[in-house]
Amino acid sequence: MPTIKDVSRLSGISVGTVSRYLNGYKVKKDNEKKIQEAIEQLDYKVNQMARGLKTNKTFTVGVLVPSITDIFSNQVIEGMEEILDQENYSLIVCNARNSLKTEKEKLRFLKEKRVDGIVMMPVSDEHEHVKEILEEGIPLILIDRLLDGVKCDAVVCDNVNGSYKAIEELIAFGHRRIGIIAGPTNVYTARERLNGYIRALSDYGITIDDSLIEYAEYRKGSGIEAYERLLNMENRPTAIFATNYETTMTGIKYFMENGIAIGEEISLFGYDNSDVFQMLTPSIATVVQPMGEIGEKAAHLLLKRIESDYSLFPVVSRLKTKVLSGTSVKNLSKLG
Amino acid sequence: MPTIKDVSRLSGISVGTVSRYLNGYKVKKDNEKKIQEAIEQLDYKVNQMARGLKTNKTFTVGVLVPSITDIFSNQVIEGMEEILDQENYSLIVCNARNSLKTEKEKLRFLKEKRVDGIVMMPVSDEHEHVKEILEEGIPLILIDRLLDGVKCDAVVCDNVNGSYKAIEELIAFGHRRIGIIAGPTNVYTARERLNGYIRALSDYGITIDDSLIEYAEYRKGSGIEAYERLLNMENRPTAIFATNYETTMTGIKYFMENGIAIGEEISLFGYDNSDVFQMLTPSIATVVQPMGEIGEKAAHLLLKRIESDYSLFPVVSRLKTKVLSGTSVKNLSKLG
DNA sequence: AAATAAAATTGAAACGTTTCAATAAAAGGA
DNA sequence: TCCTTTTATTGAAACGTTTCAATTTTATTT
Repeated sequence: MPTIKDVSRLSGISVGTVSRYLNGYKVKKDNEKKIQEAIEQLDYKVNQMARGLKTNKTFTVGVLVPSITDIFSNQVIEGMEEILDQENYSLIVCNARNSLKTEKEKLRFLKEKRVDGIVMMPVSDEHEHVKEILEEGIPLILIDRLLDGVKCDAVVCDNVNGSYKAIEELIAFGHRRIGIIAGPTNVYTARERLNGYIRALSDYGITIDDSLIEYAEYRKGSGIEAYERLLNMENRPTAIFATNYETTMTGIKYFMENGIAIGEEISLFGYDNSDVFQMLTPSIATVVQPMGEIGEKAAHLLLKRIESDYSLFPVVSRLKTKVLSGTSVKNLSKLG
Repeated sequence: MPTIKDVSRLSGISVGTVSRYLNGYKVKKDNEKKIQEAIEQLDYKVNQMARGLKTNKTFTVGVLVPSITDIFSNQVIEGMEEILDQENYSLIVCNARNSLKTEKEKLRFLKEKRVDGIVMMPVSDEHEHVKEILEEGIPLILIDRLLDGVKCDAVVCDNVNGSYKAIEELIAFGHRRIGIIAGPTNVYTARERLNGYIRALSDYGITIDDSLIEYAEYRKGSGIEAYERLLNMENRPTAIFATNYETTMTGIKYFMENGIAIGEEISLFGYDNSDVFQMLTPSIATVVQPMGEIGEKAAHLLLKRIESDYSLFPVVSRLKTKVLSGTSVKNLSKLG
């Protein structure tokens, strides 16, 4: 592999000047030409490691998500990759596997790898490890979930509003007894979505019935018992609002397997769209989040922080969600 | 940040010895203790960049896939991450965005980043850029798709067999006119799957009707015209075999939107399962690939190569696929 | 044309490791 | 105990950059 010294030798220009050229400083026209030619001829590429040793930059950022394979993380990663690539940064992905312990390990891992910055979606409210990173001055952007007591940039969705709109649509369709599969109380988005539910009901003058509020983990396959309880209660809800992708899936699966006609016997409103939801019969109404956009925004903000531009810190971007209607919601008001 | 010199100073042991200790060589018992204490006290962490500068290792591997967001890539990445993490490697993900041009750029990018190795799923048969990487001695493992004329390790699925089994099942269910949505002829897996189709039909004494073979791109939304043509031919097939995830999706969507009852008017056999396929009514029969396993195998093999263990080169692992039955296939033989 | 100011170039030190020849310490043999 | 062998330690050079004080070249002013 050719080094800067080889370029220097071949072009007859000193190493210092070649370095200046490489870093975009001005050099004399004909020197520039000579250097360029030498670089071309040798196919010289800067050794990022040597450079990093001096500059303390790795041109690498880490992204840490609770689960690599879910649509949300995926799209976020895709969005980030696009932006980072333009700036020549590489993206290291880390999977917390829905475990706080793993999350902590991975954060340490990223720190040891000396990434220039981190984008992270925390698995829970626990945040000591996040605080530590921030205190060390490593730029970090939270996504999807805010962390109470941590002063930190973040890009999230307006969950309260997303949830609110879903409930509003259910109400408009004549539903009054609406069950909710809320998420873990130690998850920020879960609390917000529950808030949106409560607020919407209150605003429309419907009293909150605590027995309609069920909790489930936000992971694959979770929530079966929650659905069971809601279905088997004496005065069962006409609609159920599932507050994330996994519990939405669980619901669809549960109803289908038990021969309960979604959109007829029970209405279902989900969260986070998958391509397939629109193909199901009935199609599933969901709250959709601009996931790619979260990734892009987070990447941009992170790059700003990496360049030591801490203007407006901490920035908390709240992106709007949309509601996608579906036949999984029965229009009860037609009947009355 | 504390350096090895700080450790040396605090422990009173020379830098050379501390380095030896860090790299697992033997040092005297009491020196070991002193060093350990100093490291502990300073919270010293090796600077990978400085180390890399000497050793020419980045402890980083790249993965390059045609599309980050599809289930296949996802699961592969998850599998890789798990293995690599154990060995302290970080994983850089690159998205070729289904473009050969981007693929070339990203490969160059990874090379410039001096990754220790690369796992790659090529977008096409074009392979000059891959060859170049191999010639430079950078370990590279192909996944999913082999490249003709490139001598290279690979982890793929047995596509011929996967396809064969699907067709076999269709035949067992009494289907004789079976259409296929084959993939681009410049994609290895596509050709293999078509081969499996042809072989199965031949083995069962069914003559190949070229008009039943349609081609489509392997990307989101592709294949509509292919389905249309198959459906609108005079003597239309009773079943259609879609040879990848995207075209399977297109099929489902197309049929549903046009009110054609899958599993009744037309049978459908897909490729690559998504959680949701089992939830649809009808459930979709598919060929499923062990995607996570591909990632794990590829990562293991890559690590071996990185450690200069080139035994049995080139290794081509062929993993077995499974067939998942579904009600999207009508049993015609019951009728006869 | 000389004197000054501005711009560009140079060469060496530094970044934090590993590695290796030289040296020192410990262990073994007589 | 002294000599030999083995094992550990040391300090400096090297990896490929950037950076900076010192120097040289070029441009500007008189």
